[in-house]
Amino acid sequence: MTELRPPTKRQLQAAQTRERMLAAASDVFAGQGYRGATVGAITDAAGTAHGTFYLYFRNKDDAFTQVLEAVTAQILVHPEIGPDASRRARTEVMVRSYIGVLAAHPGLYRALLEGMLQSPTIEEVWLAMRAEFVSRITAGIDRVVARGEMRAVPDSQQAARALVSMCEWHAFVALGRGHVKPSSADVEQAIDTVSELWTRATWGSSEP
Amino acid sequence: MTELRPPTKRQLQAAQTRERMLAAASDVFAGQGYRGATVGAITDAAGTAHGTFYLYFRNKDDAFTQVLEAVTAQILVHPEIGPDASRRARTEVMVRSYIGVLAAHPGLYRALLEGMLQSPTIEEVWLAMRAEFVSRITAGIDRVVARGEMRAVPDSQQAARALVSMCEWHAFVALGRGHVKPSSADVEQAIDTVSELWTRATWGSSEP
Amino acid sequence: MTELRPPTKRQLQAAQTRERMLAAASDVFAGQGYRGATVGAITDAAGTAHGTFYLYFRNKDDAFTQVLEAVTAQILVHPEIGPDASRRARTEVMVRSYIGVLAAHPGLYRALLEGMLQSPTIEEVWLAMRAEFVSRITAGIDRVVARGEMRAVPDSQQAARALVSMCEWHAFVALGRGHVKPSSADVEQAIDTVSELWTRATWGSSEP
Amino acid sequence: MTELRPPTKRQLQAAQTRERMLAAASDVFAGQGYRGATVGAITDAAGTAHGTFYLYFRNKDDAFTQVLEAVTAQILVHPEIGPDASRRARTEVMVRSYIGVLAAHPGLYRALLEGMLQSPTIEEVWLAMRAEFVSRITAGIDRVVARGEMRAVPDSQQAARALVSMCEWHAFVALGRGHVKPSSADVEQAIDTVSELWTRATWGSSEP
DNA sequence: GATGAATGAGTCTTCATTCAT
DNA sequence: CATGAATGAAGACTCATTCAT
Repeated sequence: MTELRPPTKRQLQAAQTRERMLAAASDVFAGQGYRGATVGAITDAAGTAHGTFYLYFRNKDDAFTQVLEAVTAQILVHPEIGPDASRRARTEVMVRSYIGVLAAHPGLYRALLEGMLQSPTIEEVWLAMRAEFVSRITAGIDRVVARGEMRAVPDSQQAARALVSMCEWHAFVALGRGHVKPSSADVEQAIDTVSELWTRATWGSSEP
Repeated sequence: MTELRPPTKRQLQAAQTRERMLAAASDVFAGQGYRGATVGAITDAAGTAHGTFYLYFRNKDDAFTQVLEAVTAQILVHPEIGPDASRRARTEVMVRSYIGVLAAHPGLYRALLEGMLQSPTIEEVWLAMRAEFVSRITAGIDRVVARGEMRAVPDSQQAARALVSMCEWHAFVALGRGHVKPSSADVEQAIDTVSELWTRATWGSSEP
Repeated sequence: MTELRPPTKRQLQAAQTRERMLAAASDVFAGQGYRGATVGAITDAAGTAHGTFYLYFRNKDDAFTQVLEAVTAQILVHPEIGPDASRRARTEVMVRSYIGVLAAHPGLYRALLEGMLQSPTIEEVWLAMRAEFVSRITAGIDRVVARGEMRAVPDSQQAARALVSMCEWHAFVALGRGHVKPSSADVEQAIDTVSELWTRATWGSSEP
Repeated sequence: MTELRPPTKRQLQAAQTRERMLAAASDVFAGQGYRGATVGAITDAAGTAHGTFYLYFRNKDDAFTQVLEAVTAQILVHPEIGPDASRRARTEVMVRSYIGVLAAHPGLYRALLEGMLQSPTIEEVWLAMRAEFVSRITAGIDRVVARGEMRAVPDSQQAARALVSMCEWHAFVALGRGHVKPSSADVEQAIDTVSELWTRATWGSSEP
């Protein structure tokens, strides 16, 4: 099934078109929001004909999904944390990786929230992305509890969900709700606030 | 200048129409979402002519704002808390009053989130509602810190915002995101989870 | 049939209301144009209920007609002209009386043009008003021709119509087309231009 | 960059659609007036879907502007005049070219007047069209005055404007105000009347 | 004489999607 | 692979007029 022959000229061009279209879609979704992004605006930005859009995307939702997939890959890249770092430092690394990505793409994040409220498809995509993160946090909590470092919570998954909620919604609200590119000072403050509360909520204090 | 005479028959009828219209708007916004709610659907539900809508609302945003105002009055009703209740209990009362209202109007809550992402007007309404709540929490934190019961946070307002964010976003996500009326068990669990984390985050532990 | 009894209190109040309503209508038509003037705006300006409008006017056209009648009475007031005045002076008096009224009510004049293009009723009103003026000019031309002061024109009525057209349309176009209150310098210039051409067109020269 | 290839079948079809749409717009504007012309009526007349209208026009004003541009091109085609023609003859040629076009499109002319009172955009279009004509007349007057054939007027541009006003407004009023296609006798009479007065107003007499 | 609540027809404009070329 | 013309459903808002009170 795998194409072993070298890509033809047409295939190369097609790949290029796809890339242009995806980049254009990303820009337009980020700039205009989920609803505000029109197929016409995307093809204009990509420099293609209107109909070409449907060569690469099944529909608007599909395009947005593809855009999101490209971006969210970054969230899941867990940074290395030294095992002897303080509780607070470990938490902060994780929070930073999450909020950092959101802050880097404020328009897209807003569009994502808009899209998830607008379209069941996007809602599923969002839930799936989130589930990944939540399960990782849940596992983390379980581990910490097992080690006896943290007092047990009634339901570690619920706790993880609540903590993630704090992280994502506070980031959204406090960082301009997608209207502006947040200043790095604001980002730092958000990371600090969330990290501190998160640390206290799990260990009861910031120190080991 | 105040009209002391009893309302005339026509005034009564008009008041009735307004009520029907407001109820219809509430139902339609809750059922169809912010975007999905059309003026036509609302007047159909109210059993009036299309134009009658504009007799009572300036436009769609105004209608939604009025619907929200009727509901949000409830959030701000602070329940009485015994001063000798445990930290956890005091927190829970507050969280319950917030999540309880959201859970009672899942469709409207979802519509509110949708609306705030869709219309600057609604965004302002939402921010204003929230600001009220946030400032109350901020004052609470300041008080507790002053009393020496809680270790200081870098910025009590940011902390309050983050905690409120956890509350509202977790409630939304965990309680079905407006698709269904959450079961009371789910509501209890959400209240429990958030209260516990909130308590730990502020006092470091659930016990006084 | 004639009411001999003194007007009752109600009749007096009604007359007052009529006056307020008519003044309000005049203001609103002048300010908003024929289409832009809404019944609601007029009753608001008059300080009456919406329905009261229909107590005094059959409909919008009727209101506008009544407004116009009040104003146009002025145009037909022919000023006295000394019989020994120069041809140019005599012409100018007439032109001034016409353009002067138009310039005094720029908004209404614009509304009149708008209305005559919008509603057959108003068109008739306008034609009737104009006919009065045209017939007077026609008679004037005939008289002058009969006296041998002016070379005959093929059709004196057509000539009168054409001259009146110049007068009204130039006044409208040159004096801001109803957007602004024309400066008196502009009005003088318009009167001068039209008077001069009119004089030349009828006598061939400005001097007797 | 110019496409030298022959138009493809689709381009031909599109051109045809555009033509149908433009013709339909012209008909509907002429028949229903500026306000009365609805997008629906135009697309019905053109036999296309509603949305197709916006493929060829930005909006109603744009459509009307395009319709006007097609027609007004004709006004500006100056006919050849023998230099030895009489003053009256030379004037008549010019007047005929103006009134002739108006008389050929009575409905559109009426719609234009309506439109200019209704929409600032159309007012500008009309002013621009007129300015062209006025400046030509102004130049003509200046030339004649310079040659000593005509007694100077205070302001040649104002004079030109007044004469053009006579021409256009008399034509409109005398030729049925767009309600009917004027008979050629009426057109001739209007041309005759205006030409005669214009000639007398500029030269003082019809003969050189 | 006055009120003002109610009506409902009327219109422009946007945009995701299709499909013949 | 790419084009772009065409579709048509959907929706907010205005306003003259009526009529029960």
